[in-house]
Amino acid sequence: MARIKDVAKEAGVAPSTVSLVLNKKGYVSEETRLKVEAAVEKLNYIPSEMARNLSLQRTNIIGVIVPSISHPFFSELAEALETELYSLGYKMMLCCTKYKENSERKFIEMLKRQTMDGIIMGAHSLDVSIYEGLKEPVIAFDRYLNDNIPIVHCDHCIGGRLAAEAFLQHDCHHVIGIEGYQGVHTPANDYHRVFHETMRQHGVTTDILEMPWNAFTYEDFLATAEKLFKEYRDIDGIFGSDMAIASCMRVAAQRGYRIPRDIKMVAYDGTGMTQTGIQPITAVRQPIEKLAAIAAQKVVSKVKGTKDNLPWVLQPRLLKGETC
Amino acid sequence: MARIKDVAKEAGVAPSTVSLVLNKKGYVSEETRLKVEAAVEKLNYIPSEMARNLSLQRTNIIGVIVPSISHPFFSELAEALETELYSLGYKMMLCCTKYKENSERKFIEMLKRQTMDGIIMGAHSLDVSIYEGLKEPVIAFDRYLNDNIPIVHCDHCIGGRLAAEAFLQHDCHHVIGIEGYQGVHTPANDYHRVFHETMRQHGVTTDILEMPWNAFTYEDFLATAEKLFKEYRDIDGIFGSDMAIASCMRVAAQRGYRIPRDIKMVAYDGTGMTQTGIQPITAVRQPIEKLAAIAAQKVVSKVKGTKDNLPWVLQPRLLKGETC
DNA sequence: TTGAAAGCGCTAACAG
DNA sequence: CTGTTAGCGCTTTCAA
Repeated sequence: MARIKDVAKEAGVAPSTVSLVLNKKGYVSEETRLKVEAAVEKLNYIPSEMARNLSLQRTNIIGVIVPSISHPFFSELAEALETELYSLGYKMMLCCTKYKENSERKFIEMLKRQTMDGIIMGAHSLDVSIYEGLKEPVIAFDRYLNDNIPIVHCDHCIGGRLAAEAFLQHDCHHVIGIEGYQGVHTPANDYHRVFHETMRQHGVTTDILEMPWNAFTYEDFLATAEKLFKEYRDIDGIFGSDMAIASCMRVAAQRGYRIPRDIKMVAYDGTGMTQTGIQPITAVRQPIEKLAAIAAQKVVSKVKGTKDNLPWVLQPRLLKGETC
Repeated sequence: MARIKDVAKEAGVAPSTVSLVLNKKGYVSEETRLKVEAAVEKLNYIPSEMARNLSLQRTNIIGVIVPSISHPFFSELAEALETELYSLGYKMMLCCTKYKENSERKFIEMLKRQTMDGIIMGAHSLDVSIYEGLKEPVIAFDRYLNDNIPIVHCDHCIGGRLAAEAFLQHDCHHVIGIEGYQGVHTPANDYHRVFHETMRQHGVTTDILEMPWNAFTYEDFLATAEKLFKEYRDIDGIFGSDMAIASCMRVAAQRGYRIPRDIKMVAYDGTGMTQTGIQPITAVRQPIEKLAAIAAQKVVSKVKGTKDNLPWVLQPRLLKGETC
């Protein structure tokens, strides 16, 4: 493996000159530039990123923490983050916290070890004390960590209202909201709050079914759906995340309910999965790509110490499907 | 930010001794160990990963190349890879090639630059010449790259047969197979080949609908489904990937077909999405988690230069759903 | 315009 | 058992 000094020797110049040529910095005479380029070519020289990193004190890697990545919301998020980070010249290192005992703590540790330049944090952690006093660049994605860590998120109050309005057009009487574990401190809790408030203002009975913490597999959602139909009999509406609704559709069908005739359903998130299958799902869509692009740009701004004028909050919208 | 020499000074020892203590190598007297640990504590010292990387000539990062990550197959794969790599002490750096003009080439370049220790490659690249003569550790996931790069994959011949057998139990007459772009050189092409062979041996007419290259969004699949129903009228079976089938279910329903009464459907991959929705989908399931675990262990073996006795090929199985 | 030299922060061989 | 020394491979002053 050729090193910079091999190239220097081959070209008959000093390593520093090779460095200048490679990084197009300073003034180098045409003549030596050509000599260096020829040497690079001849030796098939490729600079070591590790050495540059140490010298420049950065890695151009951004860490992304999510609970799961097989879950459609996070898989769309991760894809959008990777795409945006790539276009900003960064690579994405992924950490899924689900099932991994304090992998998040280790990841933060890696941030301090300068394994990455910054982090976008979107996991459902209960203990966020590790973020206290953290000097490194962190952006939260739809998650409250502490007063110093800004949050990119969707306006969930509007989201909750859009969902409620969808149900209210079809006079339901009893609607169940499937919620994530409420111990997680997130702006997303707003959409349920506003949803129930709005529904009750219009005289609709609502109930809440809370899911266990960090439950993201389809088995988790199917189990919750089973539980819902066991506990509640006279219902005519269900509101929950994409996966929750897709699971309820299965259980509802098994029990002979017709959708939307017998039960209306509205999903929150509006990932691609709501658009396939026998019935496309009526859903409140979070602008995942845009949220991701903003989160990526914000974290890079923080790493570089620059400013941007991007908004922190974006609007969701309703996708009309066939379930409500 | 404290450095190793600060710790050394604080503890009144040499940097190398601090290093020994931190890495639990060699023999260090209890006394100095305690002194060092106290100094580490006091200065809140955290070693720099970049410096260790340069010194040890490794990064403990494995790159993973996939076409997309919002696609359920790859999102499940990525999650399983991350989990396994994590337990092996490695981090996963992700590269989605879809929509990114030669991002793959850049990624391979990064491998050569020692940004990562090895790569698991699962993208649908048409030009695999960049892998020619590559010295760095690479494992292919369900993809032919070249004779020197071993492949982890599922036994797709069995997969194709399982799918055919599912249809043959219900005497279909005309079944369409939706295939990925056939220019991609992958073991997965086998499942269509065997599927069609088996069906035709039993007197069933089959046709092939080929998708465009690198088409992975639900819009792509819906478009293909529309095309299918426009081009073929008298069909009673469809075989394709999870996303393809889910999309066909939607279009079939729109056109008034009942599943499985009018059309039987079998999906290939069997990701979680086949288990939710109004009708769970009959599917050939690839053992994604196990394939991922093997790929991860294989690439790490290659990085470390060790051997393992893990198999390269795993068996798929049929998940009975309600669509065939 | 170029080269020498110091430095990024850690590890490891080798004395002692 | 511990300190000295020499790297790992690149960047960046600072002279010349």
